[in-house]
Amino acid sequence: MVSNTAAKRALPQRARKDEDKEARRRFILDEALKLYESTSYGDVKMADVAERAALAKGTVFLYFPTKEALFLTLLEDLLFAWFAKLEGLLAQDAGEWTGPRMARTVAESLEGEESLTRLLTLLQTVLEQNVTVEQVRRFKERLLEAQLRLGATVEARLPFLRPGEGPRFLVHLHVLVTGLRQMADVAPVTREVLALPHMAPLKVDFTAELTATLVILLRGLEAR
Amino acid sequence: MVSNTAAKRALPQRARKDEDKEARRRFILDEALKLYESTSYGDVKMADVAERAALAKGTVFLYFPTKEALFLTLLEDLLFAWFAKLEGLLAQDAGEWTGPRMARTVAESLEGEESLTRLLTLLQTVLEQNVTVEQVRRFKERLLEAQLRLGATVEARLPFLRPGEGPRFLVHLHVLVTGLRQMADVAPVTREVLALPHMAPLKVDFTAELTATLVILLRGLEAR
Amino acid sequence: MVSNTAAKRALPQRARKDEDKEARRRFILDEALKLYESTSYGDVKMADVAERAALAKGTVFLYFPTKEALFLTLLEDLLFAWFAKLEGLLAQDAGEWTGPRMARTVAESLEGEESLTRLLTLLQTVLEQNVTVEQVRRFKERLLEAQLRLGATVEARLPFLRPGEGPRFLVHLHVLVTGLRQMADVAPVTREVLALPHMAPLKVDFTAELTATLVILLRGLEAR
Amino acid sequence: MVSNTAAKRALPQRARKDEDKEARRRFILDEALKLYESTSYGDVKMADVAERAALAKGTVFLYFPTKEALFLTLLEDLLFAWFAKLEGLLAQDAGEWTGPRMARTVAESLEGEESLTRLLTLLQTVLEQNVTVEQVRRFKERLLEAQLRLGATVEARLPFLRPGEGPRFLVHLHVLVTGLRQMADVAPVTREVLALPHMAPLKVDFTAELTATLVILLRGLEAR
DNA sequence: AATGAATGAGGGTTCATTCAT
DNA sequence: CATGAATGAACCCTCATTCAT
Repeated sequence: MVSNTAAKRALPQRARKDEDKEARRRFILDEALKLYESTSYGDVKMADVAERAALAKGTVFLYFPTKEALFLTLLEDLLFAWFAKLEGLLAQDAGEWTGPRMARTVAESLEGEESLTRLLTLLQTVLEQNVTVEQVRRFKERLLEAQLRLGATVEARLPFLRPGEGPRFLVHLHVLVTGLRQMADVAPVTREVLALPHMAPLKVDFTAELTATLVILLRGLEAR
Repeated sequence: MVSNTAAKRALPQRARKDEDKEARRRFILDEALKLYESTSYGDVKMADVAERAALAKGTVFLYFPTKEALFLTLLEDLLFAWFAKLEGLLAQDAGEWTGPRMARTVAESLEGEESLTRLLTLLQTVLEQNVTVEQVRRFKERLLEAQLRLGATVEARLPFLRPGEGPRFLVHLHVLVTGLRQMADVAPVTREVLALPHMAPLKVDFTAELTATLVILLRGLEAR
Repeated sequence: MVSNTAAKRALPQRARKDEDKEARRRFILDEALKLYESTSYGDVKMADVAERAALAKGTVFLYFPTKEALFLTLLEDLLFAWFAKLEGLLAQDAGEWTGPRMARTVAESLEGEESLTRLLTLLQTVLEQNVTVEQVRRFKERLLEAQLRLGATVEARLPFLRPGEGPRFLVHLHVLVTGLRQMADVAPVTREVLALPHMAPLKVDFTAELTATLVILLRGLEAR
Repeated sequence: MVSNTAAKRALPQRARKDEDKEARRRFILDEALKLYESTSYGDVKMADVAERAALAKGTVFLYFPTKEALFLTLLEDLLFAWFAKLEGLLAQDAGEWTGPRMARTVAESLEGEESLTRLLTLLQTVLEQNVTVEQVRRFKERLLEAQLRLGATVEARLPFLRPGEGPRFLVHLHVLVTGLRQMADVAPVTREVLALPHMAPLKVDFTAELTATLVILLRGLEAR
């Protein structure tokens, strides 16, 4: 989660201390998230974010050099928060797990994370476009590390996985999430068309489909 | 393939016969495709398409009511052409196939189809946005039918598939293609970052990864 | 009225005889009028007129060189038809009239002539813009003549009018009609505003206001 | 008058104080007016206004949300300035006036106010189209109030007017101005036609005709 | 650090009219 | 005469970002 009680405390008009600056930064992210939840990336205007954060337009740019940078940071926050959450779920039971249980755990951990998965969809297409190498590098660096750590945990829970297949599984997961989220979020016109009874086979339910696919995938890894 | 020798024959200044109109239509699509191949959707301007097709700006709109309609049609053409191609590949050997062979065949049939896979990525996000219900409906109708037919062929080749798993497999394929294409096409900044040696695990090769994942997926289906 | 039973008879596909051409011409005008009645000048497209007349777009331009020419002709037809109607009304009773009676007769003769009065509003602003000198000349020539004739009749009915004041009265009438029609046809937003109770003084009822003003005007002429 | 010496003072690059913003606003209006004086509404592009005001295109939209809003404001300024001017003229001699004197005073006060009268012509047709209810409401509110106040003054000067006929007279004036301005501003082609000697009766001189009509109108009110 | 005024590039689409067929 | 495909000019407004204050 991005939100943070510190951010809710009244901030001084000018954030002089690093601590205040960090709080303001997080507050901006929170407001951006709220906006994003109810619309699309394109519909969230930087001016709206500023207004909701009770700041001037220019001030937002003191904290985030570009709109993409802001949302990449937001994605980062949400993503690593989710990593931690999943880590927690996997830590609860250090015993041996089955593929289906892992599939379910992972898929369900993504329920309610619509903002995260929607942002993931924009990652290479939009968010990494207008951003500094430094930010991308830091992001990828953290991603790599998380992938290794979390991958290791997954491997520990699923003994049939060979070394390196834990991280690999997470890549597959990323692919599936990106693809499924896009298929699940259809345009209004499309929704109308898919409402026709015989169109049912083209409808996609994000969590159900993700679970099912992960189950098969893990079974495929176990089978070998 | 969209391109078509008929389109290359000199067209009369005014396409009055249906045949000529169809040729011009395809010609416009061809030119749009060429433009799209070397840039992005956003960078292709309708004015450019018109210019390349040696037509006035307004003329393009005589054939396609909106930019999205044009590109959705293009995607449609490429997609169903690829369906036919795959159908052909699967027809060559009516015997029994293995999962890995199917995976390879499918993944390789998508090599060189970068425009198709990139457009697939825009399907719900962009192309189905500014388009009539009718066009979407016709598209989905055709898609449904192709999915069933091609799915049946896949089922026929892979005896371990249960009824309905052929079409299902194609949905998974769609998801994977969408997800992988997006991960494989990285922004310039990102390319730079991923060029660092230790970043290798984050790099994704479209065909290789697609093949590998399909292999696992099919093994998972067979294992049951 | 523009409409004409001859126009309703089925026309041959090609109008070769002058008679047929004239019928087709009137038919086009009729259809344009129907369209104009339910929308605004800007919203009537030449393509719509052609379609309603079951003709090709280009064909309409064989009969009217420009959109303005078409509507100027339409206005002409409606205007001179109304002149005739008014002439008729004034002819019914060749005795002496009062100002108020004249005012009422004139104003009421314009009820239901909304298309005419609305077009009158466009006369110099729009219709006389993209039209040949010849058409304008013919129009003004006819107008002049009608003004003199009808003006004479008015003078005959209202003995208190001095020579030349009949035509003059018609000019005033033209001015009032143009001004009032514009004030009476308010934009949707304005309608909303004028719906407020205290805004009543700003609301204008075309016929009522026209009658009242003409009464005063004629009294002013009589008073002298 | 819109122009204002304050606007001529050099403005800081950024108008931060309300006073400066108001000055810039007026400056934009002034430049729009100059443009409008030498062409037509349709020929004045927002881009031109910006250029003449030495501002970026977008900046103009910071001050006026739409082109219509800008010109409605311009009309408002001109109109209420004229109201004040007329009020002044009527105040100079608090004695008793005659109808003809009032007619002349009013008509002459409109000489040189061509922009005002031309804009008045566009009021309901164009200006009130793409504008918020709020702006229209404020405009009508002011109009109502001015009509009442100025109407009262008129009534005071012309004792033969009954209560309420002052404001009423102003409505008539509005109607006449709108109608006459339109008849007086003829298209080039029309001017050519009306130049023919025998066409003289169709020519309209704005001020002369307005005076004459007002004289008659007032005489009509007095006569009763 | 904060503000918010200023910037300015960017682009699909309509439709009266023309003209090849 | 009729057709209808082709033309192409014309244009307001948004909004991320900058920078004077």
